[in-house]
Amino acid sequence: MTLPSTQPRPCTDPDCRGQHAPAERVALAMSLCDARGAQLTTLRRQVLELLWESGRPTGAYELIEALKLRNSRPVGPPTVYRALEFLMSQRFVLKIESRNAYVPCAHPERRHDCLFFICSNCGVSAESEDPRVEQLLAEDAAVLGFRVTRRVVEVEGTCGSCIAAGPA
Amino acid sequence: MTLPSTQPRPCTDPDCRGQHAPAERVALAMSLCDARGAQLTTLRRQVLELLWESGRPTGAYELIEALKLRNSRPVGPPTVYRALEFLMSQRFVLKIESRNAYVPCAHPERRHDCLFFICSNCGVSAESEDPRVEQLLAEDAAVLGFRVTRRVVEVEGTCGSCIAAGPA
DNA sequence: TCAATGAACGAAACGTTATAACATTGTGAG
DNA sequence: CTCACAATGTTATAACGTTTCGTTCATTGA
Repeated sequence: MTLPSTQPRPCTDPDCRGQHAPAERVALAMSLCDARGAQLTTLRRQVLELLWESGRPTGAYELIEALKLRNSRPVGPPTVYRALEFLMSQRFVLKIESRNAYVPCAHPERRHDCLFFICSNCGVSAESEDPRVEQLLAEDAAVLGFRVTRRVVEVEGTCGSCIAAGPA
Repeated sequence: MTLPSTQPRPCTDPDCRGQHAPAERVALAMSLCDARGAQLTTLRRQVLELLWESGRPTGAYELIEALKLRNSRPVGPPTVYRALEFLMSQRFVLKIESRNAYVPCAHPERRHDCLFFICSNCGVSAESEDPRVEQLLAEDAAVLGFRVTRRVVEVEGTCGSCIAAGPA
């Protein structure tokens, strides 16, 4: 599981949310692309950086705005959607379907199914995983004779910080 | 749990998908509205009927088209979205987030959390539920200090019929 | 009876999210 | 060099959803 020490060290702790700098995240993506023969181009890297810097699910058109600021030359929707498509195909980025927004994946080095806890109040999402949920969904699918290709599990509510902060 | 016998009898079998006629479904919604003091107006009823007749997740603009055919007088997007909002507030209809489409709920009389199995090939969705999944998600949320208001669980793949039909 | 009220609907315009279709650029292999 | 292919640029449009304001219509209470 451990990568050579010359490469950025991926976090193997499922609870490490937010403890790594964006640059470190991008470096990991870069090394994974090398290993996979995929190209993390400037644009794709910028989109991934922006997602890590954002800290919350970010829409495609927000990314377009951010890229305009960063690049002077504006990019169109298809360009950003293509970058997102690439990043999702490499599992560096996931889409929050209930928000039409995109988040970077904390553990691209490890194939897994994510679940998301999304705070309606502050907008932050927490990536998590639970193999037991996957197991149950697999069982339920088997009962139906259903072959699974993708899972969307999104839990909406109020995060701990917002509960603590707000009196409501 | 059982409603008076003068009212349409809801199906208590979680596996009863597709065994009841749209009219029967709508009648149940009507009686629930009576009991709740809510109004199932003509428009709202038509939207619910169309969703039951459709047999698969249906987009708002498809509903607009269908209503145009049925009514001669066309309805605008806000009208349909308002009807959908009402139907969702009464738990007669649920949204499939990964499709931006809407499905009627098979068991509006019983408060529950649904999960959906959606076939990428034929587009049909199957409503299901699994209290064990709910339990696990509740546990995971509790660990994070997260207060849950809503759950989205959508499993995409290939349904049994399509696996049997197609050689691929 | 007849305003006053409030819920539901109609209609025009607009905002947001995503893709189609086609042109251009850039880069490595032979 | 140039072919081939991957990536990006450009324009337009499709698909999904909301804002705003006006109208209808049933209820209700002086």
